[in-house]
Amino acid sequence: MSNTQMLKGILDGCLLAIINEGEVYGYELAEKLESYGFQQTSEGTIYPLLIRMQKEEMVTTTLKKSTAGPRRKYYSLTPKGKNELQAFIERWNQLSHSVDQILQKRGSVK
Amino acid sequence: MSNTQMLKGILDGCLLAIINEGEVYGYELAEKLESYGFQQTSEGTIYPLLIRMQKEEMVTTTLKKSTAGPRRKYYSLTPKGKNELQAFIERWNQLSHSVDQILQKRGSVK
DNA sequence: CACAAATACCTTGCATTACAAGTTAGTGTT
DNA sequence: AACACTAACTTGTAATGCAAGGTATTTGTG
Repeated sequence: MSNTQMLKGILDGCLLAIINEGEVYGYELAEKLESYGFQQTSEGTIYPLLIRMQKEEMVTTTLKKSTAGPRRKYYSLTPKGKNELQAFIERWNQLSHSVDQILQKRGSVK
Repeated sequence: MSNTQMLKGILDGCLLAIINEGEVYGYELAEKLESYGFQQTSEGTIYPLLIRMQKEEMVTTTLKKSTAGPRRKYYSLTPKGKNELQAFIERWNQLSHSVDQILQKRGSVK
């Protein structure tokens, strides 16, 4: 029951949400996630996820030169990605409501 | 990005929380979860999880006769289980806060 | 009694996915 | 050249939810 397991199926939705705010590149996403309070979100997690989402046509990419380092691959949401984001938000709201309801009963475990 | 993935690492904490309310048996847990809004929580998910939690000394069990059907295996939290529940609650609060923060920016996807 | 139906528990095998650890590559600094 | 930083990617592993199937016990119906 580690922390990492709790991210399953949640991280992709969060990536979609961040990309929806505006073009970002993978490396930047890792930093943004951390700023949002996600602990150890490694690149080994994010890059495969982005590649998968591209295959599923949730996102498109464009390469742009970087001021320092190799070219950055910027991601944008496709219409399909926006639908998926909307669906994720609904699923998340439902799940978090259910969990909160279960936990709420006792604020502390005593 | 199915619904089932989102339960990973969350379901066990929810089971601990429900057991903490009072003795329950496995079959009953499946029904309670459903009443809390969890969709398809099958026994194939719950029983292995309970067995694992028993091995990890989070819960203890006692067998009692049923009015109809085979004996029920009732579960109770151990002190270790209560600690784990508390830890789960903290992790959940942190995670759900982070996700809400990311999603909050735009109530709709536009 | 034979049979069905409901209750209750358990097992097997599979698919998904987060992540550590390592690799490749470009740019700038010492 | 050597190093540091940025940036993307790959490989292999571990955790775990779940469908599908199986077993056992009790009650009710014909």
